[in-house]
Amino acid sequence: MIELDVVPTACCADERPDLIDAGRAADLAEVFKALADPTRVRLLEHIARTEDGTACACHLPDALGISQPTMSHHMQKLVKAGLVTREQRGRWAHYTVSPDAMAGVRGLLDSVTR
Amino acid sequence: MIELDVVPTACCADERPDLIDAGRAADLAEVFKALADPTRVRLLEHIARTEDGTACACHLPDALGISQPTMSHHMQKLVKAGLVTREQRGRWAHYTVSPDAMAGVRGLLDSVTR
DNA sequence: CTCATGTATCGACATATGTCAATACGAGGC
DNA sequence: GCCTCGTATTGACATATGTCGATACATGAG
Repeated sequence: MIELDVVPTACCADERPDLIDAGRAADLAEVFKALADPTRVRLLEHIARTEDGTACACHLPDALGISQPTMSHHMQKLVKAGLVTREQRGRWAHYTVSPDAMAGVRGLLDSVTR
Repeated sequence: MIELDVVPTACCADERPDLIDAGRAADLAEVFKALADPTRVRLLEHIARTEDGTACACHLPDALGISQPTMSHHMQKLVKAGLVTREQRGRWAHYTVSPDAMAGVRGLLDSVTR
């Protein structure tokens, strides 16, 4: 294959795919933002690894070495991003992974690693 | 399948997968943090969509409606996270997607959507 | 050499985020 | 009813982040 020399007086901008929709990018960014913290990454993967994708939170502050209000703050972030759903069972809160939430992430991943 | 009733005086904590390694979570969080902004999501996908996964940046500030220093700031973040690499060609900077950088993201994605 | 172009850096500003102590609230046992 | 347990919320604090104007720097043309 012949590789053309770069024309020194112009950038290689012949190929310019359109930028993706700002709204869709904002949605994706919300999901990424929800996982832009090591504690929340560990929380999501912990829940995902259970047999049925559901876990309660009561033991997690100690396991993670964080305070209970911080724990609550992080879980709220994951719920708000749609990554998990919350169910109150008696006095305990149970969280379940929402598999669909990362569909957009998979789309981006496929683009990047095609 | 018989579904056992939840014991009202205890949480469903019989199954407790180990939390993933804090170091690995921190690495993943860095990648997610790099994409926790709509502008950077658009930038990465734009570059990924080119024929050879390479694009220059000169036209992007206008296309994105942001200033040139902001553009430079965002590209630096993507480079620092290892998502793209930068090559100077004359006066132009060209960016190339690093497909391997999102391997950890794919691992998490597979966990969440199994 | 000067000048133009493209990009990086600095500094300032406003906003966002992670943390925890204190406290409020709801469920459940007695 | 009171008390305990588990969780949510508030407020304060420190740090992180996105923005742009001004400026510095490198490349390239003349």
